Amino acid sequence: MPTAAVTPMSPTLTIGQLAREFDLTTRAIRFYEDCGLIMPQRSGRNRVYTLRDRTRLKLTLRGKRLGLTLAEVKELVDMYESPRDTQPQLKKFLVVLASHREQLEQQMADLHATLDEVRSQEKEARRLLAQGQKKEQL
Amino acid sequence: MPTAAVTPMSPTLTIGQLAREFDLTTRAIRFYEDCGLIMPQRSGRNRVYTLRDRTRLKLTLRGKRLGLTLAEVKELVDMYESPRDTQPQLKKFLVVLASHREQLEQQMADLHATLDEVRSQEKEARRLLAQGQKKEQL
DNA sequence: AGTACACTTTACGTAAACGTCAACCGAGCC
DNA sequence: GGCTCGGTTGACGTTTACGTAAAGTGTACT
Repeated sequence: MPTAAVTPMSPTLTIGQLAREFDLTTRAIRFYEDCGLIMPQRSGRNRVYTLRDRTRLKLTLRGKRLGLTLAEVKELVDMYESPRDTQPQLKKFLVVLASHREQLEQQMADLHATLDEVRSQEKEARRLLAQGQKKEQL
Repeated sequence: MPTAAVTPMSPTLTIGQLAREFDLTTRAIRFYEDCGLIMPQRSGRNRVYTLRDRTRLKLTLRGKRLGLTLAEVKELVDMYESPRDTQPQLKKFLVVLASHREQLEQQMADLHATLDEVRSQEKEARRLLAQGQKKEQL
């Protein structure tokens, strides 16, 4: 184990700890770093992750589950952390947010449609199953 | 143009029509066929798509928007059209449906979380924008 | 000193989902 | 006959998101 900073002060994490927590390989985490999604500090050669890094990783995984590419995730996460202290920046921010929300709402519609279908199929299957088991009893 | 069956009876489609309708390339549609997602009939060498094929294509695209791989989509679509006339088949069907639903519900949670965040960011940005514009008037 | 981990970099490999030619065929039009 | 338009089959190229060694470093145990 590398020199774990014994100070429990600001909780920092190793790459292995992160990997176990999120059920990833260390390779994946390093790859996210290559993509600019996380930029951990170093203790010598070793990576040191803060809670903020952990949050970005969590956001990354959530984005992935929603079908975003890593590049898209980066764009979003970066934007959330970008400066918004001038009027043009704010306006652009709002534009990007709106288009992002549009996509999410489309996805929400897809999701509802799919879930409805799955549920109705489950209902029908359960009905058939029960009916079949009644017959078996005869 | 290939010999368009003049019978408007059962509406059939060419690959180009499908491509325009869904804003895909014909290459993509043929690729979906390679993956076993659509299996159009032929008129000579030419592909002929029915409304059922069109439905499968629509389902495919919906699955893609939800972040599924084509293999996963195929598994699902095939299952929906598979025979379910025996008890074991019904039971397996229910198991697969349940796990599918679980994944969808996870995604629904992700989606809600993301949408909430987007909306609150929009609200905040609009607030800042309005505030800034007030200042400008002075 | 030896061994066992955990971490490091470099680099080649791979599966998925097409894009992008190339070369060809058949139908309709002038 | 020649041209264009849509369709056909290869076959190789590309991007994304890692997997998988290979070879080395540093710390800790025995």
